[in-house]
Amino acid sequence: MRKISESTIHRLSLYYRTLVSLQRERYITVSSRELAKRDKLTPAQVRKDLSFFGSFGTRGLGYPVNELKDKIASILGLNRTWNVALVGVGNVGSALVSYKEFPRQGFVIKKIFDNDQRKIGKNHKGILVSDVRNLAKELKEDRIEIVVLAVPASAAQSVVDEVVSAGVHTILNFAPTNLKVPDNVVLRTVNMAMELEHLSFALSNRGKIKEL
Amino acid sequence: MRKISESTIHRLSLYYRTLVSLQRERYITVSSRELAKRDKLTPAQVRKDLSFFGSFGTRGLGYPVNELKDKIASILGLNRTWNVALVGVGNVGSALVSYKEFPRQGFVIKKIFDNDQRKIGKNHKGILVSDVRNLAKELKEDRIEIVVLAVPASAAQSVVDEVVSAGVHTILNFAPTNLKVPDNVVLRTVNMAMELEHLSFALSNRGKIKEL
DNA sequence: TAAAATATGTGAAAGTATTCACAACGCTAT
DNA sequence: ATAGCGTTGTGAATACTTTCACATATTTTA
Ligand SMILES: NC(=O)c1ccc[n+]([C@@H]2O[C@H](COP(=O)([O-])OP(=O)(O)OC[C@H]3O[C@@H](n4cnc5c(N)ncnc54)[C@H](O)[C@@H]3O)[C@@H](O)[C@H]2O)c1
Ligand SMILES: NC(=O)c1ccc[n+]([C@@H]2O[C@H](COP(=O)([O-])OP(=O)(O)OC[C@H]3O[C@@H](n4cnc5c(N)ncnc54)[C@H](O)[C@@H]3O)[C@@H](O)[C@H]2O)c1
Repeated sequence: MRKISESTIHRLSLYYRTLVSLQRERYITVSSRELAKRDKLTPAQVRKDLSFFGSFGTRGLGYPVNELKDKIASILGLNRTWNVALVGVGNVGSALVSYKEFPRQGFVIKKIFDNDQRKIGKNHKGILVSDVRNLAKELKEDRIEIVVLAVPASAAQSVVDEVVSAGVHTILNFAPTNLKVPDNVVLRTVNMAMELEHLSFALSNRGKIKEL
Repeated sequence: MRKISESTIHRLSLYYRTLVSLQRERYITVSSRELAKRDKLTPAQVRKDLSFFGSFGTRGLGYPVNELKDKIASILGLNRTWNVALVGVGNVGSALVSYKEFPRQGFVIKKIFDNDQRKIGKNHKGILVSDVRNLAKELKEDRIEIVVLAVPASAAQSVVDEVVSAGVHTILNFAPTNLKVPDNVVLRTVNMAMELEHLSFALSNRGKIKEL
């Protein structure tokens, strides 16, 4: 397979959601034109993205909604479940644990960890909070594949090191800090302050720039 | 000013954070080489990004840390405060309201709204929860500039319409849904499921692709 | 004061991503 | 059957982004 760009992966996620909607609306087939319209893209972009993975459409007709949805699910790895662990059961962590869409998409939170004695051992939305000191051991035992990090920035690097040493190399991080990981580890950081900064940039530069 | 790309804005946010660290570490000046190293970029990229906004460095020496930080703050609109309102005080909304980094960066949550009678009128982390039926009126009264949306996907479009009609055209959305807004509205959507999908794509395609 | 070292700022080159444009194909109607 | 329409799949063209490479400026060393 040739290299797929970040943007293409991002758009596949968009297509996936749109196809779920189309399915609910009882569409049987959909054209690149309609897909593009719903996701504010161009039809050529949609076709090009899909063409990287094969040819799923029928000329004159479009793409079969169910099939294409399944195909994209399989490309994105959504045709199975993933064992997820969460570290840090604070404001963000609690929200994530109770979010029902994740398991529905195949991301099942199997274990949650904290270092606060008051939280450890307590039930949190049906999951027992484990002591973070047992992190590496339990990540291995439960065959965890993805770790979500919702600890304070100051604790993030040491937790990441532990996670990596336990052999988990796929991490979603909510702490607003630059983490060092080996090359074979896939780390994504969600930084909400940076999202707001995009907005304040846009507000500050209204009119000064051509377009955002 | 010429058009600035999304990626450049994103990197300015990175530089800003790195400069804050450098300031704490008592750096007086910093080279594009050091900035690049800390943010995993190339020195040329750093210099090019900054060059869009002026020339802030000294040849042979580098960039003055304090000055460059202030300059980037001003470019990103972080040299002032912004009036923010939050709609939807559930799991995500509560986390955001209690997050102390936002006000520290100038994003001050002035009003919070919900449609749940049990929440309206109650104090939530020092802010009274308003009835969403008064949304437009109160957004105007409080000169709200940015709205953060943390309502269920099903309610998001109608809230957005109301927000836009109240004249607020800068929105950060956490609902996983495609929202329609007029061209002059800047809308960013944070979709955590899509972040996880990037990870599952990476996991599913290990070895098949050259690089992620 | 001059030479050496360092590091910026920026056109030009290289590399990516997006859009164009059209041949190829399959459906529909007659 | 066949004409006509609609839509894909894809090379080629265009647009955008990143990296290169070097002239230029400043500091440091001697
Ligand atoms: N609250 C928000 O809205 C928000 C927004 C953006 C980013 N963030 C970031 O997300 C992260 C979590 O934020 P939060 O508001 O949930 O913080 P929080 O303080 O509510 O929760 C952090 C949790 O991590 C636990 N913890 C601390 N050190 C730990 C360790 N070494 N191992 C395991 N657990 C540990 C704490 O006991 C606590 O339960 C932070 O990095 C924060 O900067 C939060
Ligand atoms: N919880 C998570 O971890 C998580 C993760 C990703 C995305 N999201 C998304 O973020 C959004 C909020 O999630 P949540 O978990 O906080 O949900 P939630 O149900 O806990 O909170 C939603 C809040 O919005 C209020 N609300 C509903 N309709 C409203 C309306 N018309 N006007 C004003 N308020 C209204 C509800 O009363 C409730 O307080 C959802 O769209 C969800 O899909 C949540």
